Amino acid sequence: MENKLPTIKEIAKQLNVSVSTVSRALSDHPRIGLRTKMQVQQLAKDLGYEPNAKAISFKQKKSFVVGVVLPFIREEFFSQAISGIEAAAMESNYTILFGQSYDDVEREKTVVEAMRKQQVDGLLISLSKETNTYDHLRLLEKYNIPVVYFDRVPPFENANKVYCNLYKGTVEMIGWLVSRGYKRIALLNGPEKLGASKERLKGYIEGHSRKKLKVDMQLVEVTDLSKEGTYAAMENLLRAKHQPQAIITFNEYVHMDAVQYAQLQNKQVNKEIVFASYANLPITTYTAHPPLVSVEQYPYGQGEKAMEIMITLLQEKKEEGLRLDHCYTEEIPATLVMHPAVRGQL
Amino acid sequence: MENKLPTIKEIAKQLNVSVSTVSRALSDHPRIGLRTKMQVQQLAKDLGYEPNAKAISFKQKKSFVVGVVLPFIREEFFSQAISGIEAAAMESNYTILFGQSYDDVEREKTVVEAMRKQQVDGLLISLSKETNTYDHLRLLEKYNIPVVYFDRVPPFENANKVYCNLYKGTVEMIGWLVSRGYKRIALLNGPEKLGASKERLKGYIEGHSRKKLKVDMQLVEVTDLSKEGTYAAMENLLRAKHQPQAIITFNEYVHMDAVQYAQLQNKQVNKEIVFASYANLPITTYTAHPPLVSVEQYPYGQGEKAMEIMITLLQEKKEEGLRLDHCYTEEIPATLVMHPAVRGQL
DNA sequence: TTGTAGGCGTTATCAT
DNA sequence: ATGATAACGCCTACAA
Repeated sequence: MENKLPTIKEIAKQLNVSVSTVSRALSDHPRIGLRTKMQVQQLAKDLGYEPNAKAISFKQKKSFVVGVVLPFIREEFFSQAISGIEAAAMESNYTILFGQSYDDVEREKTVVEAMRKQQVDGLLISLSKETNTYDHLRLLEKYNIPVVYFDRVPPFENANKVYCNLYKGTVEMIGWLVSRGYKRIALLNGPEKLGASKERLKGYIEGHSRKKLKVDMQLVEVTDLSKEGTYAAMENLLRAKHQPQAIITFNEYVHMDAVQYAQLQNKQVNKEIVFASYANLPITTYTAHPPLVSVEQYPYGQGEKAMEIMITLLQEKKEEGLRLDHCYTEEIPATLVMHPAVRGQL
Repeated sequence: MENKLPTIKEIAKQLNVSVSTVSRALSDHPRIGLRTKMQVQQLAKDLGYEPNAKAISFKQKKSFVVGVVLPFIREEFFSQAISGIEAAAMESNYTILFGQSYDDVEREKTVVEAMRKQQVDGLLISLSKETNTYDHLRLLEKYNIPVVYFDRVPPFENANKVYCNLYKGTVEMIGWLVSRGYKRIALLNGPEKLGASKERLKGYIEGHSRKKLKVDMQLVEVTDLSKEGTYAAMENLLRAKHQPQAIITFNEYVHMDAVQYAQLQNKQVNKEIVFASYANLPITTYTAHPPLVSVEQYPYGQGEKAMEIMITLLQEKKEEGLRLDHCYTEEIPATLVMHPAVRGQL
C-alpha cells in the first residue's frame, strides 16, 4: 500500500550526487554549491522527504523528547503546569512523555526508570509527597540525563529547580488575616517531609511574630492529603475549646475536604470559620465555599520556566560537552490573591 | 565522568564470542548453548547492560511510544481518560507522548503532525470540538500509524473507536426526570458538529416520545462550550415565558457555567430549576450545586480500552504485516447515576 | 565544493 | 550452536 518513505540515499541517487552532499544541502551547510543545494532541497520537497527521527536520535543521541513526571494530572495545579511545559516545549520543537507518580515513591521510581530506558533527553519532575530518598533521581546524572524539578522540589542545593516561595506568601497571608481581625489562625499543613510544608510552617511562624502574636502549636495539624487525613486533622482542630477563627489549608484540594468536614460539623464556612489556602485554582470559582484568599503559585508559569531551563541545559550539554556544574534555581514570588467571588463582600 | 554504557559488542569482546551470539543469548534464542547463554546473561547483569532503546527503535521501526491527543487536560474527564491510557500502556511497557488540541483544529493538526514526525507507534485521539475534516488524521494511515479514537470520535465507520452511547443514557435521563414530575425539560447541548451532541439530541427526542411528550425545540439550545456561549444559551432558555423545570447540560463544565448564570438571575438552582448533566466527574462533589443526575461516561475505562485496542493493533501489525482492514469499535454503555449528595434528599 | 568511508547498536541472513 | 556480515538512515571526519 504505502510506499517506503524517501531517504537521503534516494535523493542522492536521483540527483547523482553523494549522500553526504544531500545531507549537507539539507542542513544548509555553508560550503555547498548554491545550485546543488537548491536542487536537493527542491527534490526533497517534491518527494516529501522527511528526516527519519529515529535514525537521527540514534545517531545523535538526542531525541527532542523530555519526560514529565508529576503526582496527579487530575489536579488542576498539575494540568496547568504540564500545559506550561507543553507550550515551552512546542516552542522549541520538543515533545513530552507523560507519567504520573500518584504520590507514590515506588511508582515514581518505576516511571522514572521507564523514561530513563526510553532515553529521554531530560526529565521534568514534581516529586511525590513521599519522596525522601533521591537515589532514583541521582541515578539519572550517571546516565547524563538532566533533571529540572518544579513545585515539589528536593531539599538539596545542587539541583535545577523552579518553585514558588511560599514562605513570603504565607507571611503575607497571616498579615492579611490578622488585619481582618482573625487572631486564632490554624494551619492545616501537608506532609512534613515536603519542603513546601516546611516553608508554609516557617511563614506561619514568622507571620505571627511580625504581628506580635504567639504561635499556638495546637493550631497546627498535618494531613497526608487524603480525605481521611484531612478529616482527622480537622477533627483535632475543631475539638479545641478555643476554636480557630481561620484555617489555612495546604492546598485547595485539602481545602475542599476541610470545608466538607466543617459543614458536616455544621460550621458556617467562611463565616464562623474563614478559610484560606494555596494555589488559587480556577476550579474553586465553581465550588460552594472557595477560600477567601489564596496564595497563587503560578503552575503554568512554573512549568513553562522549568521547560525553558531544560532547553537551556540541553543546549549547554551539546555545546560544552558534559560540564553541568552549575544549577538553575528559579524562585517565583507567590502572591496573595483574594477570591473574586468574595472580593466585593469584604 | 560517566563511562559509556555497555553494549552487546562490549559483552562479546569480554567473552570472546560474537555479537550475534550475545544478541541471541539475551533474547533467549532457542538454539544457543545453555552455558554460553548463562555466561552472557550473567555478564550483562554485572555490567549493567541495558539495550539501547534508540538503536532498537531505529532498527525495528518500533519505539513503544504512542501519542495521545486530547482537547483539555485540565478537564477532569480527560485527565481520567489519560490515566486509563497510562495504566494500560504501562501494563505492556508502552510510554505515552502527550499533546493538547485546546479544542482547536489547527492546533490539533500541529500536534498530530509533531507526533507523526516523532514516529510514534500509534495515536490515541479525542477530537477537538471543531474537527470536521479528517485529512490530517487520514494522512496517518499513509504513514502506517494506527489511530484509535476515544470519546470524541469521528462520524465515519472505518475507524477504531471507543465511546459511550449517550443516546440510551439520555433516554434514560428523560425518563427519570419525567417520572419525577419534570415535564418542561431543556437541553443545553454542545456544538452541533459533534457526534456526541447529535446523540444527546436523538436521545432527548426519543426520551420524550417514549413518555408521550412533545418536544419543544425552543427548549433546545447550543453552546460552543465557552462560558459566554453557555451564558447566551441560558439567557435564551430563561427568557421563555414557560421556563424549563429541568435543564440537561452538555457536560459538567457547561453545567457549572449554566448554574452560575442561573444564580446570577436569582434562580433557585435544583429547586426552581433542576439540573442534570453528563460525565459524573468527582469534582462535582465539591461544587455548590452538582447536577441531580448525571450520565456516567467512564473516561478512565474508555482510555484503558482505547489503549488496549491500540496494543492489539500494534501486535497485529507486527504479525500480519500491513493488513489493517477491520476496525475495532467499542461502545461502552453509559449509565445514569444520581449524585451522592442528593441521593438521600429525593 | 563534493565524495568516500566508517560508525552509531542491534537484529537478521547466511554460512560454518 | 556460533560466527561473519550486511543493513537500518544519518552524520561527519577525512580525502580529493
